[in-house]
Amino acid sequence: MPTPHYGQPRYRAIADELRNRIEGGIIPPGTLLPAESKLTAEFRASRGTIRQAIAILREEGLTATEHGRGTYVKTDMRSSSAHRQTGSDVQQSIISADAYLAALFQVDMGAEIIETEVISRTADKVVSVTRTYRLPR
Amino acid sequence: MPTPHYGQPRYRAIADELRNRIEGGIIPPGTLLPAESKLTAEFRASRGTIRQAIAILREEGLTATEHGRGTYVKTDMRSSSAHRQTGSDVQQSIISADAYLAALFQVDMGAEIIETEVISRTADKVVSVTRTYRLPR
DNA sequence: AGAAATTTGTCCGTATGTATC
DNA sequence: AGATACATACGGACAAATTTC
Repeated sequence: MPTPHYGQPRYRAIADELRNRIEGGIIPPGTLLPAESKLTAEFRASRGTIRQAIAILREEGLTATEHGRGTYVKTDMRSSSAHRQTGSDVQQSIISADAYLAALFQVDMGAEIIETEVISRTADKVVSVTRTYRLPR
Repeated sequence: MPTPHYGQPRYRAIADELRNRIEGGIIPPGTLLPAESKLTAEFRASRGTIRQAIAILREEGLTATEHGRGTYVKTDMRSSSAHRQTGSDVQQSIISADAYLAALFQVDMGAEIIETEVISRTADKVVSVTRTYRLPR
């Protein structure tokens, strides 16, 4: 049971399987996925592993999850996909240092800096936006 | 990615960063820290490392963790504080919302937004620069 | 209207294997 | 060899939102 992580990890395999069912129409848009507890039984994986798999689908924009309700398949508006606002909370990107940051970090202007943006919401309302800059390590 | 721990270990650096955010008011007393899973994403560290960092804050009495709920910042009654050795500059200003922030906060462009900047240093070197935006109330 | 069951969210502790300093 | 850190995985427990009875 422990962790033979040769090759592909289990949560990825499970995500693949679920994705296939969604795209194959077995789990139609708008309907709920089986509860996490059902999925642990079916795949004989721990809940954490199941949740990792679902997290992948959520990042891909295939599903959305609501506390106390479940995870449902998004009614796919595929034309607009892939761009912006998948609603993920943490975004990282590499920017180049402006004069201010360069001076602080004691690097040249234009040097690579990692920017992390965290958007925190409560009840779908944005409460704060935090951007953290640090040097790559 | 693996383990260049020149000087101070990762979990200590992360603890310092979180402490600075707390003392800088970015994470106000009474509010919850981001979940372990969010912190692993933001700092790109493993769960074990994040948990070590939070353990430090807990030992310092800065935070308390409730099982199943989260880790919140304690309402610090003893402001004797003595200003820890790792320094941080905090600066607050009012800016006007650009298109991006306006959209997130659902306000008009140009609306007032409070920006808090925390510069954390360890041994006179800037470790991170964090800017937090929130609405006035 | 209220209690119970369901379901997701989060934390706890532990374990294994890999890799680097 | 030991400390640090990563990724993966398990099982358990409590918290909170939603649904069902």
